[in-house]
Amino acid sequence: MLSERRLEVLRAIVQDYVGTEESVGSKALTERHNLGVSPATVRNDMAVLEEEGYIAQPHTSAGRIPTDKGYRLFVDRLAAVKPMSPPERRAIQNYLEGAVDLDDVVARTVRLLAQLTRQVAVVQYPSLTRSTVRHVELLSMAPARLMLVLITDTGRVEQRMIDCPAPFGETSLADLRARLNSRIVGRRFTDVPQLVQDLPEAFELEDRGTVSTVLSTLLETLVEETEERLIIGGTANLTRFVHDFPLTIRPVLEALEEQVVLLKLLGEAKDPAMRVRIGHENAHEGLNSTSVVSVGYGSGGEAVAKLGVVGPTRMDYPGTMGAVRAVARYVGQILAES
Amino acid sequence: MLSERRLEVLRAIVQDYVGTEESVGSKALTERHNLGVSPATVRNDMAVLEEEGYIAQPHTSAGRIPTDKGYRLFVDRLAAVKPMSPPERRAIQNYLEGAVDLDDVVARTVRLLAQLTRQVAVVQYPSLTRSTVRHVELLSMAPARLMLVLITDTGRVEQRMIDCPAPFGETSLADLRARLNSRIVGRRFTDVPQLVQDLPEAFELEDRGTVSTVLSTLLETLVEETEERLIIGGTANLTRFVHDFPLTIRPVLEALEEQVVLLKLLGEAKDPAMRVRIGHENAHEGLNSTSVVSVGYGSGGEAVAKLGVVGPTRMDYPGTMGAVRAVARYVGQILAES
DNA sequence: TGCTGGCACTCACCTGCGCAGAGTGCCAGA
DNA sequence: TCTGGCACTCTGCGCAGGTGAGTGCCAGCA
Repeated sequence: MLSERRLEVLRAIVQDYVGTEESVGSKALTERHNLGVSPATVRNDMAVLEEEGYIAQPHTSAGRIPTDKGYRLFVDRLAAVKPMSPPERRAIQNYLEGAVDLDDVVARTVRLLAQLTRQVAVVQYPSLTRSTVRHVELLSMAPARLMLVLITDTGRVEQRMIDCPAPFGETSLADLRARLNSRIVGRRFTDVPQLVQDLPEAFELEDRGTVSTVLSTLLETLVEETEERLIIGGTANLTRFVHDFPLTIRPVLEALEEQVVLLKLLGEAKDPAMRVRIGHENAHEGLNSTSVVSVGYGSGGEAVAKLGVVGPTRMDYPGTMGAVRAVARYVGQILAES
Repeated sequence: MLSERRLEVLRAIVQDYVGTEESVGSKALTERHNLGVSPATVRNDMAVLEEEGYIAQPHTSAGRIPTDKGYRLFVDRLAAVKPMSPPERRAIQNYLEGAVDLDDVVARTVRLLAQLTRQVAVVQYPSLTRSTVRHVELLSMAPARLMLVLITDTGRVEQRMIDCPAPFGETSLADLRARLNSRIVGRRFTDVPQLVQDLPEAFELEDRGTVSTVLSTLLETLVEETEERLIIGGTANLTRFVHDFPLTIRPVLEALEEQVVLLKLLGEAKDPAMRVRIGHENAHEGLNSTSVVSVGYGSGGEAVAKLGVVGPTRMDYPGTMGAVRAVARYVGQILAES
């Protein structure tokens, strides 16, 4: 068990290293922080912290830098999320309220997050699985060709072309449209399958093939679209670390282009809690020297998607966490209003 | 006027520099290329080429590297677009044909282009202005709230919420929907304004306000959406040059995040010709050490949008131009089929 | 007139050296 | 348990000298 002072030393090391980007020695530490002890004592504490794996030295006769384990302890026990100042909150809110549609909300969010944290921002589009249906529209494009348009409560629109097994009359189409909407509007996507299960039976025999095709396309859309889209921004911020890690930037850029990797990175969408993954805690190898701060956001009480930032392990955790949390909160509000 | 041999020397310099990434001297040139003259002669030619501004030396006692002007001459007069090999063509076609919808086509195109050229790829979504209307749908979301859905012949879907000045009955809605579609389906977006101009007059006085609102929203959508969307990919390829230009990568990444800059970069969408902008020919400052190869693509005979790549001025122009041209051609085919 | 070989010159780059400075570990003493 | 002192270890930097690639210029030859 580490003594209170040693934890204090670790906190000081993290803060100084994050601020100066240089390894920090015992003397500099006592000068900048009021630890109440001499450099020699700090040196002893440092030796213990190194023994325990919280800090390391790049080479002999250099200062110490925190390890992933050190950052972990810092985040878990030593740091408080730094709340945004009232002017900052207002600025965030104003900026997001200027959005005209869902695409714009997401685009603004990612830009805002990148700017606030000066890191790479990732925002996931609101998930369809947790959304409800606002409207389903069926359009006749040709005698045996329909277009299905699905509109969600978060303003998202998905469309699919459907080739019908047989021509489908305008009255049947209106009937199907009305029945579909009356059954599933306002319902959750996850509930849709059982709600439409017996729908074909309500139609004439000749139309049942088409109705079934439409329904299976609809269900397919729901499933496929759980493969979420996301937007990233602020990649230029990566270059701020290029002199430290000239060779790590490439795998990071590569990882950021892989949607699948990013989705895993943000974590399970159903979990609304803020989460910090540090260095090797990230499964993806290219991101071993980065940390990811992610949190769920949603229009109601629960999370519909996640957003977060990717930055170097040596990041300002309290500030980043504060910014991420604040942005998530306001995006949630905006979505709830619209 | 430069003699034939001097042009040959310039071509050799460009080729060697692009291949080796190192400044090229007179001796190495005569060894690698069959110029039929001695290094001394080449030196004289180089002196002339430098005088004329086609090449430069980074410092005395170093080899020569091409200037922007040198690349320009190379592209205009010395290089032939290198066609893709039949297996490559087939691979491109197969890959693009696997796409399931427009988003997927664009996503695959950008990935393909980045991979083929090993540079940053940019693909613009098919433009709405040159598209035609496939269908317009109006949905009643609430007594005085409508949703407008616009579907294009390229499969693109845009939606807008409309708050009406007065409640709008279901029969009026059906009427408006039918009239709108009969007038503008199959017509070009640019023709829409005059086609719907007199539409409010066909409605009862109490509905005219809503009809006007719907129409102005529709026209707004057409205008706003000429502000095109685009997708980029392959940014990780930028790091291949990071050792040459550690400090130029940042402005490039910043520029790539600005849609407006990118759109200007690709050039006028109506121009289908392949275009190469070299170094300082790019208006944007951050891209002064990059070249952009862009070309229009389209489903019919004319271009609906552009695509291209961004890379270092020191790029393989013939190969890059060949890849860009081939991809544009096949994307056009795919769009025409769907 | 144009090409060639020779020659002196100029830098960038690498290497080895010494020195300062920061930081450490250890130890004896309070 | 903390502190001051001391010897030690590295990194980084500036400096000097040598190497090599590449150049410009010039005289000679076809």
